[in-house]
Amino acid sequence: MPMLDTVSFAAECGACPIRHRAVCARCEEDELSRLEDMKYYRSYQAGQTVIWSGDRMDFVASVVSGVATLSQTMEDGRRQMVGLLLPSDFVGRPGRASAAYDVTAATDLVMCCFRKKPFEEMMITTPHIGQRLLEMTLDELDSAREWMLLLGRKTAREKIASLLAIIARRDASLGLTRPSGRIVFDLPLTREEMADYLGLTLETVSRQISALRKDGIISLEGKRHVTVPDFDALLEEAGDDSDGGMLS
Amino acid sequence: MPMLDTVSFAAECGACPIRHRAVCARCEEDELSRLEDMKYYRSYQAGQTVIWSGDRMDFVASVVSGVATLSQTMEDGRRQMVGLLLPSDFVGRPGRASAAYDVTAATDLVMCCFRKKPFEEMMITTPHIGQRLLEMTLDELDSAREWMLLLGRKTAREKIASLLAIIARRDASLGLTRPSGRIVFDLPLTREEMADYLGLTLETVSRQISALRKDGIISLEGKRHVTVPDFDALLEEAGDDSDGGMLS
DNA sequence: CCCTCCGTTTGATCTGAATCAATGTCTTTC
DNA sequence: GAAAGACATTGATTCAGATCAAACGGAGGG
Repeated sequence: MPMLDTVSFAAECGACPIRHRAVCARCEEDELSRLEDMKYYRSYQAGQTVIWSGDRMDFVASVVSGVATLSQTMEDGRRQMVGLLLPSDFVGRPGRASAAYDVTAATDLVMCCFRKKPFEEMMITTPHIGQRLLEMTLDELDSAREWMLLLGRKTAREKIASLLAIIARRDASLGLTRPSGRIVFDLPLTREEMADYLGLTLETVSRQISALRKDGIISLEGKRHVTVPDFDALLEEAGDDSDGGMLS
Repeated sequence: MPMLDTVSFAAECGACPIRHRAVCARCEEDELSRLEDMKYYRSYQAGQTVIWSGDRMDFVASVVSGVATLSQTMEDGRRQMVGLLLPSDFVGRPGRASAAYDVTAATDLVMCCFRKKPFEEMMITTPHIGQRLLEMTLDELDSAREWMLLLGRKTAREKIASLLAIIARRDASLGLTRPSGRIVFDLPLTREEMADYLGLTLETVSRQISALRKDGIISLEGKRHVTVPDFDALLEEAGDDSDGGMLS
């Protein structure tokens, strides 16, 4: 399979902002315009639920702007986030009728949606859509596995540092440039959401953030605005042995 | 995308045993025989390393028999398994030059391999291979996310019960029949490997297995042979709210 | 048969994060 | 600009699982 680095899945979604501008040289024009006809947008406010696990889901979608979360909940209320969806990320599984996870807007959110049935038909006639989707799914699987290491083996402090590093990297839209030095960004998650992502309690999240602040690894302005004076020092705290998934 | 339920990926691998016997009605004969020419087998003994993370990996493969594990290790030695590969599971990522994880044979293992280059070329000319691979990858992503819930939020006892349930289901080759009542199987993992999978220490694994035995949820013959008198009772201990991924 | 090795079990103690409980600080609303 | 409510911090205490330590049991070898 060829690398399609310059063609984001969202390329199919011609008019969307952000990463949706790339043009796929390979796809036939009429297919592209069919996709263009199929798409529609939905907006959600911060905190709103996009879909509940188990609900019928007759669309697939791509995040245009904002941050959404995927989470699972046990009967007794214990919750675990299993995905953080940032612009250009894909939601929904072709071939599945109902949602497997709760999808929630962490910030104000815009998604570009496609009805599932015609999208699935199009996947058959236009193979490179499926190829791109496979690549994105493999990337997500790698992220999930990196997250398994975090959940199973990292300390609370390492977990927080790792999450900050991930958000910093993606929020800053740094692309393939390896970040270093001073980085500034906003947290799109509350302490509780961070806790649900990291397998911690919100109190522990708060304490560890305070500890990182006290140690000069980060500084905070308000609750959400974070400055990292030395990104490599943060990575050190995260216990990552590699660059954390910048390479493919 | 159509459901290809009856066509396992390994269908492309005509002569392999076990689940490799299914025939894909859709693929052109000549493509199938090209795949047949490409394939070769490799065997490993229990405990042998198939490939180290970072090593050059010029093949993709499918497990024919036995159990393999995928794991990640931090510099200080903390290890986390991120995948359990059972017969028909796929290893390797098209488009990636080096292995991202350590792959180890947990039991004696046979894999059916394809050189990556021709395999990737074939993926382009024979789209349904890619479609099948996408479906398998999405299944793995779901398993990984279920595992994230386990690692982040379950207690040690629930973790053990969940792992036993997963092994029981797959080891017993129960297909889509929902198991219940008495189930007997062998553990393919040592206590330490179980610990690395569950984000626990081997001592905790041992203690919790003893506790489940004392409570009559399981009984053991030797260290490896497990009897579950009531599978539903085991699921109860696992804290699963659903059937744990039997549905698609 | 005894010895050694490796995986396992069990016991004693410690500790990192959870839990329980105030208190603090924004933001919104009237 | 006071009141309410949501979110966050900090402190005191508890507890599940880690760590440290010892003993057990079966398989293979001499």
